[in-house]
Amino acid sequence: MTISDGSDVELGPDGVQAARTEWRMHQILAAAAKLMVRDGFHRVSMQSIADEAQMSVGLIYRYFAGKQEILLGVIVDVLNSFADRIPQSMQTAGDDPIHRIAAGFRAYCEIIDENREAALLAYRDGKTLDRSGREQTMNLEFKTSQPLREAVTDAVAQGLLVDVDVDLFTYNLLILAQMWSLKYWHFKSRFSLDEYIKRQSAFVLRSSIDPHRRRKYQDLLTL
Amino acid sequence: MTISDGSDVELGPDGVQAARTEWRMHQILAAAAKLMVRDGFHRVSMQSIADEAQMSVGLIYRYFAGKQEILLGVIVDVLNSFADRIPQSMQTAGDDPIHRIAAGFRAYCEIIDENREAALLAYRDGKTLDRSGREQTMNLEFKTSQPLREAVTDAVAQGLLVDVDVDLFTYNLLILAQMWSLKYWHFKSRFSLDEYIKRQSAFVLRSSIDPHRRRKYQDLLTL
Amino acid sequence: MTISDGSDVELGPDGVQAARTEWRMHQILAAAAKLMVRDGFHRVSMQSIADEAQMSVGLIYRYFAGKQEILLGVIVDVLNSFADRIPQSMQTAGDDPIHRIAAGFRAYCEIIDENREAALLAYRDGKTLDRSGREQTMNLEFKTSQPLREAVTDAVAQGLLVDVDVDLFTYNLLILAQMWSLKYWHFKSRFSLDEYIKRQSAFVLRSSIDPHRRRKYQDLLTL
Amino acid sequence: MTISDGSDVELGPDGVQAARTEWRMHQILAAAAKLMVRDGFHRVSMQSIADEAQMSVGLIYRYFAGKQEILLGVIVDVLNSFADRIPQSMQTAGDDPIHRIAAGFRAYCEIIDENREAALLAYRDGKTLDRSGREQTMNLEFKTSQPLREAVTDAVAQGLLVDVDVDLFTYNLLILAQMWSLKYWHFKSRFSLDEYIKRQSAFVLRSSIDPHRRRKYQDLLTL
DNA sequence: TATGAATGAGCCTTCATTCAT
DNA sequence: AATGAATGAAGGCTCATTCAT
Repeated sequence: MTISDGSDVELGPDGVQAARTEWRMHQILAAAAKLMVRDGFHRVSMQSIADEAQMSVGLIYRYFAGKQEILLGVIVDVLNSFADRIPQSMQTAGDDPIHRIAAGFRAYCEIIDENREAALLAYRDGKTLDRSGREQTMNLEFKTSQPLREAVTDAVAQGLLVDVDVDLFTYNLLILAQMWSLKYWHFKSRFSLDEYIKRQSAFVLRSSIDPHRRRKYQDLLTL
Repeated sequence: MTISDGSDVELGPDGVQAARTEWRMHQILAAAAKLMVRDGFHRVSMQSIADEAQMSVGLIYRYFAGKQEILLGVIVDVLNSFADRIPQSMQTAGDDPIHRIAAGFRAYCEIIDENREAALLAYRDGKTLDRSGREQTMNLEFKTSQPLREAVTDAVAQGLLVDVDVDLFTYNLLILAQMWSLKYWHFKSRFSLDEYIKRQSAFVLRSSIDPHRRRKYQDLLTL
Repeated sequence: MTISDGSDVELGPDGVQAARTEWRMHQILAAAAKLMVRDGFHRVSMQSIADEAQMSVGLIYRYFAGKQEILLGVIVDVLNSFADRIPQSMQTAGDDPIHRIAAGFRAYCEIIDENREAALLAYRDGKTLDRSGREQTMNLEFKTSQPLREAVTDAVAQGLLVDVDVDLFTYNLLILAQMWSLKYWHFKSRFSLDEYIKRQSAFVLRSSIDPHRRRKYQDLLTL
Repeated sequence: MTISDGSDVELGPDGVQAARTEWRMHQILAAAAKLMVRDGFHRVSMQSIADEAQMSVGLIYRYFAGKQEILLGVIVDVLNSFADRIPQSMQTAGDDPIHRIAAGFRAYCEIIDENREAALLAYRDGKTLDRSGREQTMNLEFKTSQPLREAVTDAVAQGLLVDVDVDLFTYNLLILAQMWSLKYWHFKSRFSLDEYIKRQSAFVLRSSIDPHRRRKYQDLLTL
């Protein structure tokens, strides 16, 4: 479910097969994501996924054990794109934990904005997954939040954030990012994505930043 | 959709009928809520609702036009209990806007805790509703948040909260309350409901309260 | 299923009851006829009949054993109105068999025109009846045609019609009358009822009337 | 809706598929016709059609959009067999319009006799079709009658039939043919099909044929 | 007599899944 | 590897009929 890294330019017979498998799975997941996101898991039929992916129903079953597994794949794909891109964005923010937090939050919001409806899928249809699927999802979600959590931990350790429960603070960041998709219908006419990010960053940081460092992060704290 | 208070009022024939109707609708919604919350809207069959409600399928259709209408009923019921109880709680908090906000937030969290899974239903299966149902839900949701929104408005007007967008601040309150149900599986082992409320209240208020009034609300701002 | 003849002005307790029964049955049949004729037997629910008849479903079952029995009643009612009115019309036509036939045919067409759709019901939903109902219907239908059949018999006996099979000729008369309802959608824009009757009478009579008597019935044979 | 002639033509893959489709549709329509004709449209369940056709319910829906469409298919099939065979029969009758009319009428009666009950279906359950189905049926019915109508037109033009409304005369022919199925229960013990045809042909033609040509068509006019 | 709440069998339809080709 | 025909269980919903009041 990860995209080929391009290293296998010289493909043996197995490599060819692996590449095709990968491509097929990508086709299926892309089709399923599009449809499920638009119509909801239960309203999407295997046939419609097959049509969208331009293959036959039967073939889908060569790559996924069933409809649920496809849902899992779609959700995992979205979560993976968080897991991939957030660390990247945070890296470019440098070493300062507060700046890292702000960058992570921004990246989170931006990815959500790009996958606004796909992001909803995980929440909306998560219950449809079986136990194992739900666990996998939860783990990935946790992994996704790890970089942010670490930055928060650092910030606390360096005394930049005070009176903060790391875990709760992290989840607050995540939920406020997700709110952009959850309440998009309401906010879209009031804020641009950028305004939203700015305001919410300020909201979160002002609540817990060490008063003595406020000046240093002035630009993050004011609108 | 409120239950008869059981007092033996002398009921006319119409009253008896109305009471039965009310009772039947309650039975159906209670059964449906229980099952849908546990299994998700699409996994619950009309037959299973009928079984749970101890009546026949046919009878359900005397009270609800279809399965969707039942979902709407369940969601509306939850939202109504917000609309009923939050103003009550805020009233007992007195006139101070900050105290009113804190009381409203607490009430919100408590009701969510009581209807933890039912609350999820509104988010999870809201998309299943048709346009009219979605509008009804959204309106109720807005109405629910009105008292909080007004208190925030007052607080801003009185200079108690600064640099705040009323609408966004209100939604932040709501989403942080809802997070208790959304991430309950994660938080339950870390916080009691009361701790959660305390911490989140402090988190929210600290971010925007006028620095000069911090002392006055000391008890709300520290853990 | 026949209407009270008014003789029981002084009603004993039984008479009162009989009158009510009659009235109720009339209400039900009238309602059912209206609806079944409009929508077809299977599309009409007992509830809708009850609504139309302004009584409860339960009450209908006091007067009819079931839905089928109502259909039978409706059909029988229509057939009875043929059986009642055709002899009347033929009587006023005097003694001449040809004139009686023409009068009977006219009456038949006119009644059908008045009950255009009800007439269809017998044909359309006749198959729905059980064996006993079908027999009853067929017998009544036969009885309906008796006066015409007798007039045809007379006409043949008097040499007015030649080379005619009485039974077939009679049925030809009936079917050509019924055709007014069967193909009404086609004919309505081409003929008035009166034109239709005139043309079809001429058509039928010309085919079999004794050439020597043609002059006598000139007005019936030309358009 | 025509059956493959069984010749082992080399079929491309598309041909095989088309043949199967044709065969399946035939199976379904044959089963449906049999059952609907016997029990009436509304008493036949999709399951019973599937059983009779020896396939699963689901498969039926690959070939027909719903139950109504099957009814339409059955009716259309019957009407098509009229549209196919009547012109054939009339062609073999030569150029004389009167002979063509007689041949067309005979063919009509014979096809009705072969599909006696299926023919009833069109009349009995026609109302069940939706607007589009009814229009399609009516158009086909009209098309079916076109050859007869043209022959009648010719006969009138050539002065063979006099004082005749072409349209009405044509419908009279049709209804008298259909009467064979409508009143079969009555006629079967009185006439053979052939007798019926002879008598009705004579009946119809005698009514309108030009007296000067009677001798020429003597064999058609006498029994 | 009259009501209409209640029942539950049965209907049409959909769709995930399988399997012969 | 790939197809899509075929299956059949399950679902939402209707409605004739019954029965307690």
